[in-house]
Amino acid sequence: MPELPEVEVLKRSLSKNIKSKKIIKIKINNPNLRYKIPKNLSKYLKNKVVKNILRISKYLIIDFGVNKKKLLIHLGMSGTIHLVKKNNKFNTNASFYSHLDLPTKHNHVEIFLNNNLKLIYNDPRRFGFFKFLDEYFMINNLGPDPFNKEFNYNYIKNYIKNKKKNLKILLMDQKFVSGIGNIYANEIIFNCKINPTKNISKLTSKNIYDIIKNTKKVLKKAIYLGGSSIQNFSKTNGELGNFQQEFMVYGRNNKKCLRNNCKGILKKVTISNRSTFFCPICQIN
DNA sequence: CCGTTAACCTGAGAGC
DNA sequence: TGCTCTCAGGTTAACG
Repeated sequence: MPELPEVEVLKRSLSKNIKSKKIIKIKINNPNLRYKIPKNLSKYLKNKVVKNILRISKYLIIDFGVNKKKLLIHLGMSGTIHLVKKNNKFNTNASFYSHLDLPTKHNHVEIFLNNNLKLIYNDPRRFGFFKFLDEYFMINNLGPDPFNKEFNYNYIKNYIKNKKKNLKILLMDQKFVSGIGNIYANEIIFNCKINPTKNISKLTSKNIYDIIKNTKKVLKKAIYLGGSSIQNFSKTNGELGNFQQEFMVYGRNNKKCLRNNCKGILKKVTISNRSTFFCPICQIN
């Protein structure tokens, strides 16, 4: 579900609302997420003060200060975090994830804070997880953040050397660049006017510069618009993300290409089991 | 090392 | 109404 922009929006909301707050109680309703929630988590979190919220790739990191283990949260495909006022159920602007009508059935973790706020982790598919950062070594296998200056021409040129895969797979490869998922890969590639099936061994210098430029552009805009909310709840509140209204290709197969003066009809193909949308007319670079 | 596939889960929507 | 089928914002172990 959440890709870099959604996690970033969430990070900013949490920073605003729970930084410097103390955790007073933890309720784990179902520990069976992708990995079992550590047994000592509740005990560990109790009375800890949230010092900082960080994002690495699609992961949220809760920092409790010097020499304290950090908590790592991944939202998988369907994880959401929302904040509610404990008593009157008033929605805070935690992010577009906040929603009063979300079924409570999948509220797997509830964290009570001393400012009368409750943080709820809801995840129907349970692909998300909670772990201590120092016990999750896969975090070390991630490529640079797309906004990091390390993500540059020479890095890409070198990374794709002797590799044979297509551009869509490359952009979603978290070892190459971390944080891009299926929606934003599709949108970025459309912006580059490159066919998603293009083999990376054939990328031109211009292609590479376009990839860098459009990756930042698309992700920045998505963050600015509060991420993408592709799930339609029965009632919406003002806190949904808005980038889904800006989709140029994602979910738009058989529809008209939105690029100026392009008469193409968007196509959908499957790449590595993920839906891939593109315009066969204008994505030809 | 590389690239591909299956598996982990629940729910929504389509088609019958 | 209900059944079956497919698909969904992700990751990773296992395989050839």
